Amino acid sequence: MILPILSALAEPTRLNALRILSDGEEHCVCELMAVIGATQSRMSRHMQVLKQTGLVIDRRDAQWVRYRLNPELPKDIAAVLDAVVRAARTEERKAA
Amino acid sequence: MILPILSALAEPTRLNALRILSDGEEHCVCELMAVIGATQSRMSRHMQVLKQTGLVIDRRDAQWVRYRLNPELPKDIAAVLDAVVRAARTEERKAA
DNA sequence: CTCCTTTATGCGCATAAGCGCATATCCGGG
DNA sequence: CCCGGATATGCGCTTATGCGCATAAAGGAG
Repeated sequence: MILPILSALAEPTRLNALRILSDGEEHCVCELMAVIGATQSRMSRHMQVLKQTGLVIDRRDAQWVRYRLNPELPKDIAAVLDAVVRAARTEERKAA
Repeated sequence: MILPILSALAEPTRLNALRILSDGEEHCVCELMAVIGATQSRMSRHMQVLKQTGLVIDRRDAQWVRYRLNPELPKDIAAVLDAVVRAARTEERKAA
């Protein structure tokens, strides 16, 4: 199932979200959309995609939904995610 | 430029081609299309995409065009490619 | 029960992506 | 010069993808 995961990664909003989530903490949709600068429906839908691929998991907390990286990712997939996030960060540094 | 690379990887024919090319050897289009089971135009176009992202380079050799992995990939990108190919291989083993 | 905040989703639209078919191009051989 | 194998590309079609807008659903506060 590597292909759906690559598709999930190959979209700027989603990659951005994963970059943020890769701090290991939980983040609600409202925070992600604020930081990324996305509309609400757009952010929500992208998080659904990430959830369906198994890359992230969510948790209801009052009126918020907290997302975080799936801690039980298969090793191969985790390695891909890690390499991708690293590359995204490197790229960001060069831009700055 | 990680996003175009992820897009390039997120397509079965291209991922398959990269899996084959990851042996480090040169492979012509005719070989790739035969092994993968793709039509000629399809294979050719996908190789163009891979070439344009910089993942592979090509070389004219008589009437053939030999493709191989770009040996000068940035480290971050090479790490991503490596992780992805590994994951693809692992998946293939499970299927068998 | 009502209101407000947060999140999800139905809908229609615009664009991108992949495909096959036919054709052009490149190259070596005769 | 002509032919045949290998590769690239123009074209039109079909489907997938991302978006905004409006609305629904969920949950706390008063």
